[in-house]
Amino acid sequence: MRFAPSPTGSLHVGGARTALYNLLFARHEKGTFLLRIEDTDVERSRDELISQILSAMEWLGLEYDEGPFYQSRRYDLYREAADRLVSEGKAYRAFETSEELDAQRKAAEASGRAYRYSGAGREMPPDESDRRAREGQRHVVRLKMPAETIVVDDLIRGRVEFPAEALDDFVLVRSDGHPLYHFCVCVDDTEMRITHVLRGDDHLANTPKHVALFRALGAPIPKFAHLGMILGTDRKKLSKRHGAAAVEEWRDLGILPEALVNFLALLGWAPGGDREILSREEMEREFSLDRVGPSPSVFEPEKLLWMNQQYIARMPAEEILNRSLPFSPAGLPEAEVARKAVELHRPRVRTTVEMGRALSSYVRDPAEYEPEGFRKHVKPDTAAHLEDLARRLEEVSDWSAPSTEAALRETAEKAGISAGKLIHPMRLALTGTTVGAPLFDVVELLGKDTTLLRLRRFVEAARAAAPQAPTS
RNA sequence: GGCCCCAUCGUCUAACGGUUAGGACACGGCUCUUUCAAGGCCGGAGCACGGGUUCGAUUCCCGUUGGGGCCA
Repeated sequence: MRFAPSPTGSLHVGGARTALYNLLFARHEKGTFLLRIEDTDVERSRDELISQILSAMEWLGLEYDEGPFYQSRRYDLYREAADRLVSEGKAYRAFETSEELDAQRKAAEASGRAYRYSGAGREMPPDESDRRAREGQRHVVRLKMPAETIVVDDLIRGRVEFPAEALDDFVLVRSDGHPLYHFCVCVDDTEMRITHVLRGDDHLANTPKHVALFRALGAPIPKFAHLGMILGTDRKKLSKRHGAAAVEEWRDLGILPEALVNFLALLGWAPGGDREILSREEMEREFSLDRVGPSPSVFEPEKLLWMNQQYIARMPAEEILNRSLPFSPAGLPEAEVARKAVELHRPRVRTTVEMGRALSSYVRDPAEYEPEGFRKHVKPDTAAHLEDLARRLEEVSDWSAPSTEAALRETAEKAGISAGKLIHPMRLALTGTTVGAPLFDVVELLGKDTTLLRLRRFVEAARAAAPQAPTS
């Protein structure tokens, strides 16, 4: 098996799924999986994209047994193969200029026929062809397509037929000597002894070309399996326009590689039963093309987020901490607090970005108070009540969730107000928001000093916002 | 334009001629609760359409429609 991306963009989720399925199939069948970089398109290929693709694959845990191989370093191989096909009469040189071809195309259009290359070069006697080549006349090399229907037995779609009329003698080597995509693919697949080509649906229509090429090369024809495309929520082929289409974007959004892999595995493949969360080992053990569907599927970020949350829910605290560290701008609180904070926030975050932010809040005071919540929960007498509360909390010696809660409820009762009148503004004081983990758990983790500090800072802010409210 | 592929809840999917069409995400409700989640329970939601084949079609065949891809 092989995964063969072109470094003309970063690895996107469609490519990642293709790579994953290749890997799963290879592992299941005890085969070999290799990586080949198809960088023959010199205008569009970029080196930094190659390293991005490699690191994205590594991040996802898509390890390959061989490679990466680079097509740009294999030109000799393609040149030899092209020469051989020409000398065997399976391909031929074509000397038409692009002006001549344009004219032919226009004429075909004008007469309302579909354009096909005339195949004029086919009939040229070999010695004339050789002579003109020796004289340095510009020419391309074209494959002699057979005049028969080409049948592809796709492992996912079954039998697909391509009538000969739809295929003309396509170009293998450009007039500047540059070998073209389909040609390199087949030469490499042959040389690398690929037995199963598992790739996106967008290549199905290219497959008859490949079959013809394999035959011309005298090579065994691999088995083909074409996956349905991955679509955006607008049902168009997934691309940058759809927001996060690249693997690294999901990484930066705080998605775990395990979750993304799991999600992609299920985009087209259905293991038996109602299982949704599968380990790599289970996937490798159970993957089968029989259970891969032919239809395209829409990439639904909501479900990926849910799956990520499932992985966060199951992961050891220590591990979550490690994964969230890059997203915690203020660093981590001390170990014991950090571990407890993970447990506290685990059920209410969906990404490691959110976890990182939550962890940061134990280290860094809130930069601002959510304005709407401030308006809602800060009344003229709030500052005074919170000040009473701070004084009362000062006296708490065994700082814990229950003891601080008792202190708060006592303060509220004395003041003749409901506990909520203190709880809500206090959450705002400590976290800057009106929603989040249970208040007294936060209080306990924050510790006495930080709690009182943030509370008093908030009292000042509340006073500043309502200076006209005198309270006794 | 030519050729090719695809079609079950909004989305991912199960079903391999006979099922009250199952599960998951999302959505709604209830529960828990100081807030928000998570969890538990409940609910609404689908076989694109038209012809065949068959005792019987979501399932097989053909067409229509819709979507997608490749080539130019």
